[in-house]
Amino acid sequence: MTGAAVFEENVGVSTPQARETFEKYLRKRGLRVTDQRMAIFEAAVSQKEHFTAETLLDHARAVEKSRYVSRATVYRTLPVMTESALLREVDIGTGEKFYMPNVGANAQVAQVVCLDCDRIFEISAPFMEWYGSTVSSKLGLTPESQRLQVSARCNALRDAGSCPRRGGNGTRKPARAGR
Amino acid sequence: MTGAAVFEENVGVSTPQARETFEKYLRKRGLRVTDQRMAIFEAAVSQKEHFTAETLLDHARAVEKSRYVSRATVYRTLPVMTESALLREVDIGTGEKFYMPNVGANAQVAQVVCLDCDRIFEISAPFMEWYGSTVSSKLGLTPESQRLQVSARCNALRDAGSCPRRGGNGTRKPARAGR
DNA sequence: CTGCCTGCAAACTCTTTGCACGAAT
DNA sequence: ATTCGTGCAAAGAGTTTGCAGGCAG
Repeated sequence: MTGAAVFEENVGVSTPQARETFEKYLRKRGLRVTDQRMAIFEAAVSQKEHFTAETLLDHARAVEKSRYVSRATVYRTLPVMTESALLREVDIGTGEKFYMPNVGANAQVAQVVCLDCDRIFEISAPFMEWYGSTVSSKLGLTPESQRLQVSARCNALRDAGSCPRRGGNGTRKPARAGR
Repeated sequence: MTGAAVFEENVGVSTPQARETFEKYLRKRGLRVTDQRMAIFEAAVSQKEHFTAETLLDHARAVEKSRYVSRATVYRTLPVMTESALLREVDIGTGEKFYMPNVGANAQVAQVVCLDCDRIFEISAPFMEWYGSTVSSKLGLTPESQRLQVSARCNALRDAGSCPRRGGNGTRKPARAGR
């Protein structure tokens, strides 16, 4: 049931004409096109894996020719990008929220979180939508969204003592940069 | 597929012989049987709906003939009760964790969260376990747990302007009691 | 020129923790 | 008598927000 295809490498969309799309969206919503917002946008859509607000801040500050970006602005811009469906919010219950560029139609995805390497894998799970409507209607509710997450342990780590996925992402950042 | 039975009223186990069970568990783990732990235990298992640490604190303090219970002790006792499988932790991504007495074999449950009345409904979802193992094995992982949550809106509120479920639980508490 | 945006820092929420006293075994 | 548990208060972590000045339109 339900082809569970694993998206190992989720290629982040670069910034050829994507920039224009975001500019257009901002204007349509009556929001101003600022240097900071564009830098945060560029940093966000170029991510290949899940990222946090803190990581995004670092990358936004690394965007060339951009003005200084503050943490507050990142936090204020993230909702704009998720509302525009550019990003997807992924809450794995660790205190900090993760985000992921929304590539195409992978809206219905489940996450498999490796508790050993902190990695987040995404799996298409189209049946989630069906399930959501089914159970919601029984309660007189209209589904808005659904999330399915599996927490798991690494077999290789248990057997061989080391995790094959070299600390790609997920490796928790040590501290906070600018306070 | 998968009998999706809704547990409308989850009757909280009272405290006839349940107390002894917890006392026994504490001793087995080399933990001391204190007045506070027992009060928190009683407060927890008598809950009929999902509750937070803060709510539990209030109820524990209301337990007759018990010594004063501090917030810290509640936070220190919650893990003990979840490890003993007396409680189940439910994270709906709102910042605060919810807990639920574990009644019988309802380990594999999904949650439907009403975004209007903040209520949490539980639905049995046995297929979750199967799903977890299936996708985990494809990644070389061993599943530990899985969560499935549906966020939804109240039809009655949309149509009639009011939610039929009178603010049972979920109605967010105004402030914090003891500081 | 007007008002939205930004940066700064403080505030906030939930949870965890160090320490000294007090109680269970 | 030990040692673990408790209460207090402070510390944390992540995120939000009030305010004054700055930039987009």
